[in-house]
Amino acid sequence: MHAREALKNRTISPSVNDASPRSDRRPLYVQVRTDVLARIEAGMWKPGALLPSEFALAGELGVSQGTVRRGLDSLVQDGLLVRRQGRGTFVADHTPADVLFRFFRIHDAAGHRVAPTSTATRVRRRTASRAEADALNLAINDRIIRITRIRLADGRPFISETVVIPASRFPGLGDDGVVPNTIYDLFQHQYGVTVSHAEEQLEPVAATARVAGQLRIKPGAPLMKIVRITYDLSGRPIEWRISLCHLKGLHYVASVR
Amino acid sequence: MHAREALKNRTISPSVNDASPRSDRRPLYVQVRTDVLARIEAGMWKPGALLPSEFALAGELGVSQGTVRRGLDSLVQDGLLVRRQGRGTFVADHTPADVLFRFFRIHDAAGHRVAPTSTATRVRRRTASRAEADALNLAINDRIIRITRIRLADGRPFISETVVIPASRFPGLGDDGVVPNTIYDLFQHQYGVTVSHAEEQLEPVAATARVAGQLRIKPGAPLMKIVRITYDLSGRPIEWRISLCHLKGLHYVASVR
DNA sequence: CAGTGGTCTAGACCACCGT
DNA sequence: CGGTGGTCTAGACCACTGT
Repeated sequence: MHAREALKNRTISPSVNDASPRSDRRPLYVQVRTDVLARIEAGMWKPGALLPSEFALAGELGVSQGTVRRGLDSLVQDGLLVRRQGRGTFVADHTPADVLFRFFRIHDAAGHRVAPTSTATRVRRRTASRAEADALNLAINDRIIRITRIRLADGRPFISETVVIPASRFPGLGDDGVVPNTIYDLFQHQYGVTVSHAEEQLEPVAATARVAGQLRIKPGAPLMKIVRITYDLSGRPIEWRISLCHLKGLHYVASVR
Repeated sequence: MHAREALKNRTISPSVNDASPRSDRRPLYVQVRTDVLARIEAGMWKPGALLPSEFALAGELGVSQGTVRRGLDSLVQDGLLVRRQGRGTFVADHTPADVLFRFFRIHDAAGHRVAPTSTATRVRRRTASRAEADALNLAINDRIIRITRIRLADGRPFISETVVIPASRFPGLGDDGVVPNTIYDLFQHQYGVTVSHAEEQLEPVAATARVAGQLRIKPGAPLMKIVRITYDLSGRPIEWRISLCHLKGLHYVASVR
């Protein structure tokens, strides 16, 4: 009954369930997902925040608790929400280590994850090259921020990395010359940009003289070149990253499902 | 009501819902999943087969249609079942091309998938080496089948590959000297072994003289070494595969979610 | 048209959490 | 203890399929 009345007298959140003949043809649980996701992206519920209970959301959106539950399910599936029985549903707040290990797929011979550190970080502002504009879906003269750094495992340099991000999404980033080791965490908490997923292209290459010098190896040694494009929750590209990795005794781990 | 009676008078499939105090503490929908999965693995429903309707299964298992649905959902999610609205639920029957492209993650510069062919295939029977026994969870003197072959893209040799499988799971495989290009399809339809997922370790290496000769490249050229362990539906390892790939103009594609 | 999956509801009961 | 998520049911209606 509550839902029936709410369905007629709806004033808030008309996006989900307002008039009797529904204009939006998508299933209600999809609309619930979209609505909740929009609020998270808009910053209404920040990482770590407690959402209203399923019944409260159901009342507010004019649908049944089961339908709310189904919508939230898909966001839990995507790792955006976390349920804690007896306590409530929370916006996922991944630790820097969580995010690092999700995207850093290099392990040692024993199968343990490698935690890299960063050094020799440089930040420059440029206009996008053709390749950068293509990768990030920008116009060719849009401003980008280009970060280069050397990454270390156990103090040994093993990755030469270039990160390119659109300046418009991250105003002021690196202006003080400081960039943290885990930049996705900065994206999240400083700019409200949540990293959703990434696509990587891997290819073995021979070390050029320049990179060999950076990594203190012989020119021509085999390196793993990893080209990554990272996407936000809306599916827009937010980062283009090229890593040249000297994987002596290490390997990249992929899982095929 | 039907479910109530079935719940009391249960004779078939006591595994899901038989006595009033349930012995199995797992949720009913998990038990439905397990039960249906077991029947598929036992060959009761073969790839392409039509399952009973959700209501029929619900009656048979003594649970409600919604619970059956939830159990089947998880199998659909895993790609083991396919739903077709208005027609029914079917055991997934992946074409050889489906399976090939799921596990063969190499694309060309334009982003198109590469379809490899095979040549120079050799099949040998051996006892497992230490490394092979470890990878496949075998005892050290268990019999294995070792397949070596060269794989071609557009007629050009680009992968030198070694596949190791436990002889006990695949009796008679390759006895006639013939091994198809897509062996997972053979596993499925000849031996009823469904490939579930795989874990891969990637590393750039320099081509040895031997492999360089096979692939007609210079010794020392950078190759991608891919070590794969493949698992069946029960999570048991069924294949250990080492591929040495000359990815000139090609790349391995990985997706991080 | 009958039969199937797909959506949605209302309500029950359980398991878990913090006070 | 009250409030939360987790499971399960029974039944309604819709959308799609093949005959």
